Amino acid sequence: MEKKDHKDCLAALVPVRDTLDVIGGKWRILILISISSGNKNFRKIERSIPKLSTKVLSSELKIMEQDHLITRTVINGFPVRTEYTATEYSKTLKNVIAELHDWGINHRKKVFECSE
Amino acid sequence: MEKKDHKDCLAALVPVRDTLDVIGGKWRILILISISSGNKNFRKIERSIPKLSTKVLSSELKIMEQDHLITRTVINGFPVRTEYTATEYSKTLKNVIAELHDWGINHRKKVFECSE
DNA sequence: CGGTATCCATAGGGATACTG
DNA sequence: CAGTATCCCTATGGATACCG
Repeated sequence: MEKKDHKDCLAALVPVRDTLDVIGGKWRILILISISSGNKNFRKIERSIPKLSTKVLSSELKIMEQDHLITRTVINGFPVRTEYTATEYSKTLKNVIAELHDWGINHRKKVFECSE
Repeated sequence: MEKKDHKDCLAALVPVRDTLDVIGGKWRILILISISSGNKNFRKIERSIPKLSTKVLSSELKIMEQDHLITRTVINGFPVRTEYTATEYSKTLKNVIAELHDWGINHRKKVFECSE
């Protein structure tokens, strides 16, 4: 947040935007938490998150797989099952999520305290 | 990222979503950085950020003011000037932005290295 | 179960023009 | 300069139905 010239600003911004592109969507963190909590299959994840439609879940899962946040495994059998798991890589988001979480807590306090 | 039951998950998620609602938009961090860098008036901010339209800037600035991230000051004179400044409060986002930034850097590396 | 396909409504964003 | 207002268009998301 120090003074910087414009080029530095843009340079500083790109990685932040990259991260937000990965986790900033409306559903991604919710889905990640759901999966990390043990919901491994499509319907369970869907049901665990209010207002989340199959279409959106489907597309978000694909993106998250591309981003190496989750793994999709098809298990042959009767019936065929599909399992989603959080990758080790997704755990590198721990600090990020912790900061987002803490700031959110404080912000909520702030908003309630001073409504000026 | 540990195992949690569903209620805990949702509870953990709310503050994260709160934070993302504040800074997760497409433009807000860009605008905040621009202002923090010394761009104080509307046109300067607008010009400093490629692809940002007046309409969007206008609405984002209002929201950011409500969220106490920036301050808007009208300075009477000829012509009337308006000054936007980053609040002290916005500086509490320092750690959040640092984490987002660092993760973004690493993620970009990861994406380049293993394109599997 | 694990999705895809389709239809449709709505919001958000670009371009432009205009006000004070 | 500092925005608002308008028009218009596209992308996103909900609802529903359907396939393997």
